[in-house]
Amino acid sequence: MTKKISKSVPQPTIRRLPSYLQVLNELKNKGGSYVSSSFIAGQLQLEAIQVRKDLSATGVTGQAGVGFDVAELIKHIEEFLGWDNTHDAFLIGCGNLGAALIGYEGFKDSGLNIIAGFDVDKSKIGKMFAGKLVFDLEKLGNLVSRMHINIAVLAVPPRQAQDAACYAVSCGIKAFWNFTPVQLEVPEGIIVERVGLESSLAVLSSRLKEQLKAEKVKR
Amino acid sequence: MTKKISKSVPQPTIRRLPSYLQVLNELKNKGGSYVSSSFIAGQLQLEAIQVRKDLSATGVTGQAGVGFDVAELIKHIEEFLGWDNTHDAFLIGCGNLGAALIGYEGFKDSGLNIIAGFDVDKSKIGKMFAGKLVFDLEKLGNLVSRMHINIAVLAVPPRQAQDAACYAVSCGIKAFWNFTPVQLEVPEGIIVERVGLESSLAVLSSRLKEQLKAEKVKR
DNA sequence: TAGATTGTTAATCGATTAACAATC
DNA sequence: TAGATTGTTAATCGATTAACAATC
Repeated sequence: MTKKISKSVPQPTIRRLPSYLQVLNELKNKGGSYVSSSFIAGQLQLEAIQVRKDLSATGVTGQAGVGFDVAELIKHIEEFLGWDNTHDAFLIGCGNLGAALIGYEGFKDSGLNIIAGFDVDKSKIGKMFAGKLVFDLEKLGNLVSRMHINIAVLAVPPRQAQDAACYAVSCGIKAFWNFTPVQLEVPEGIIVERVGLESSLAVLSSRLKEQLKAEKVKR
Repeated sequence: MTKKISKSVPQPTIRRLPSYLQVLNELKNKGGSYVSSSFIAGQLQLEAIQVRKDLSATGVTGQAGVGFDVAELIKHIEEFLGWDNTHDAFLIGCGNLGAALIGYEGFKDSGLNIIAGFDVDKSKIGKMFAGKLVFDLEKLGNLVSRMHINIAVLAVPPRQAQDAACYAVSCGIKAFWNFTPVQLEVPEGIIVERVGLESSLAVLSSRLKEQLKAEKVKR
């Protein structure tokens, strides 16, 4: 019988962890050494109890009456997320969005390091984007196995997304960070995390619509 | 006594609506005229009952035994989200990410049209990005009032995010689509929707970590 | 009519919030 | 000790899922 080590941590909790890290790092830079859950909560407009629940879900403990050790907490959360050791990744698709992603330094803090780009467009192959070389997509398999890369950042045009994903899987890619709007179909065991820009935009739009309606009523 | 017109639609529902639109549009292009909730669900790996609940939350009704009229459903959802009439927006910050956003055609389907960029970098001002002109940030107030723009897409470096937001509010901006990692502080009534790339990456990381651990155990 | 599918009402599940004893 | 803060257990809230009558 396998012991289930822990009820898996709720996704909402996982999604909040990076924002905690952000607050903690800022605090650390300012020289703070202890934080309370209520401080973190205040910074992020959350409730202290939620912060405590989230933190405890990852398995850290604080000190009653004192709070959490900032440095230790950062280390713990990063470990929990797997952000403590950097994952190298390949970028597939070096168009507008791809260029932005490959040049974005911020991912380093999240343990993601895009080390090269791939494209089918001959005019891009061999060029450098933000100091990173663009290879012919045909070389993907070769480089995946040689460099032991698991993660692909997918930023191709929607039409090509599914084909590119299939091909990448055949090359040995294990996880996709999918920036296309396409729902990828992948074999069991392959991880896909889609960045839903439209979801976010939908929330914005509907809130704005409500707001504008409310203002109209007032007048 | 004010009649509360409707319990506000749950955010998870709003976030799923764009994916329904995607399926519907694809279907429409193929000439389909009716869909069932179970078809949509199948395409997106959801449950039919959830699709029905979501749709009914927006106020559409289908036909028992038949399904939903595709064209009508598209129109309805777009209306619900406010995607039926395009919102013009300004981009603030024309770096890597900004350049990608200003050039991304896909937002048009979501009712967002970025019509110009703004930056403080003199070397960018006056240049065109994807056919759109970059203005000096100082001109923002002038152009916001002249063109009646409500929305700013914020893609400046983190350090400058809060200042830029304050300035934009003073210029008349009502809603921010915030691509920076910063928690913006804004006056009451100003809308901020943050795109949490790190949240998404956190989910990917933790899933990958689990997966790799599971594989290790098996071997 | 028979089969398919909606939409409502109720049941379940999971996440958030509250209360409070334990502890530094 | 007094004040602050954690972490657990229980209560509440909201979203998802199930069941099924209504209807095309």
